[in-house]
Amino acid sequence: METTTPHHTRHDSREDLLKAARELIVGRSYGAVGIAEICARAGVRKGSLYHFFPGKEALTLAMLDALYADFEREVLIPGLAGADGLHARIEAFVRAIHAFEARIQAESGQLPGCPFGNLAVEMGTHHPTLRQAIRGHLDAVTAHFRSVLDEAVQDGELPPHTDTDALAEQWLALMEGILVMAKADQDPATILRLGPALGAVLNPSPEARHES
Amino acid sequence: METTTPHHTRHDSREDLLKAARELIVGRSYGAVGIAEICARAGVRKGSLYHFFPGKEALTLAMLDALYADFEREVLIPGLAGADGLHARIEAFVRAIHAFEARIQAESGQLPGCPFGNLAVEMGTHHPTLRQAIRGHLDAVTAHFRSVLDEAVQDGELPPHTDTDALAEQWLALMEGILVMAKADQDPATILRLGPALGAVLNPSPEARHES
DNA sequence: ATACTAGTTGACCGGTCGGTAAAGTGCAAG
DNA sequence: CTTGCACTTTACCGACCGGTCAACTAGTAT
Repeated sequence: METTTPHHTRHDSREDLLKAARELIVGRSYGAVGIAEICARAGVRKGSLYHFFPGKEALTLAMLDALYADFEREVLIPGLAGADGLHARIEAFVRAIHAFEARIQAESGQLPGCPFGNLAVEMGTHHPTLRQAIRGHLDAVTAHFRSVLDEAVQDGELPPHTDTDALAEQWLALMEGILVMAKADQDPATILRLGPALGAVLNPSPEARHES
Repeated sequence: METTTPHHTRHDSREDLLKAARELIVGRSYGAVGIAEICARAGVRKGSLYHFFPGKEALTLAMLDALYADFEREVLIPGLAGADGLHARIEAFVRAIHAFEARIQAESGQLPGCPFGNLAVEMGTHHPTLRQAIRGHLDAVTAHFRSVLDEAVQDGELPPHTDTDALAEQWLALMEGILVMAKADQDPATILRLGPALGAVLNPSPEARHES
């Protein structure tokens, strides 16, 4: 054995920091949370944070990676793979998102919206590194949407020449917007009320012919 | 004459502060802009700011009011009243939003997204006063959307029993989401690419009959 | 035993945060 | 001329920001 588990069963400050950063930043925002507060919640001194991470940005980046991994495993995959039929899958996915938001609101008192969208909005204009990392996570979500849509095309639920790329992107945009509205309302019911619009964007447009 | 223009033609620090706050906060975020920077851009000393406004939050609130008034006058009304026909109006509105975002990006180097949605996302969970003010502005936008949809119902472009309230809300959510994505991309082309989805949500759903 | 190293600790840094207080300025009404 | 008021100016406040540092602790390998 080359490295027999760094020390033994470690108390793992690194993970505690990631967890604290997730809870605080997702529940509030990047700018509204200081590293002192993160350290306090993690039960770790500030110097230790800088042993594991070069700074606040890097900690946030790592937090987002872990958050996406959890989100994919706990919400995206089970929410989308659940039912048969495209519209049933949409319904299940909306309910999964609703449950996710409602649970966090119950735990922390705050409806967070989409953590990735939130950070993209807050940091998008003046923090390119974070912006591009978030862009990558959003692309990963889009890819999941597209594969669901591709399956629907193969099953004949959607026309053969459907632009699933475009539809997946529209789904993501709509989902982000729904979560912005839910956050502005601080009410998870908004997600259920607007969720069905995800199905509407799939409908064939009768303006195939347009005389201009 | 009771009050012959407070002093004479005033240099108007108040308006300079509102303008500076708008440019900076819209271009970055609430948390990333300090009052010192706002004062510097406005060419006003900090004490004067606190003569006109009780604090940063009140300044931001007043800035948002003025911003909404301008947005309604310059984008919302001309963008929605322009053309005949619902789909033409959608197209015109999307182009108006695109022009708005592209102009700000050209001026400041930053694509801001929706200033109201941005603030709702950033402050929604921990700043109820701002959140509710923003919620009011978003409702005002929804009302404009709904009146356009109501006209379309009257003109027979939409079925008589269309739930224009729900559709207007879906439009706003989608528009917010489109602007989140455009901000994540920092690319106004995203607005044009996703804009047509606004028309898609209007399409009649062929699942009017569902056997379950 | 010794040397090495991953991890921890607490004191400390300059800078900036939002906000305050008091003195001063200049116009206008009495 | 004087008082009052709207507004400006400057100096200042304590708190907090993200980040640094050197000393320390404790397991590990030799």
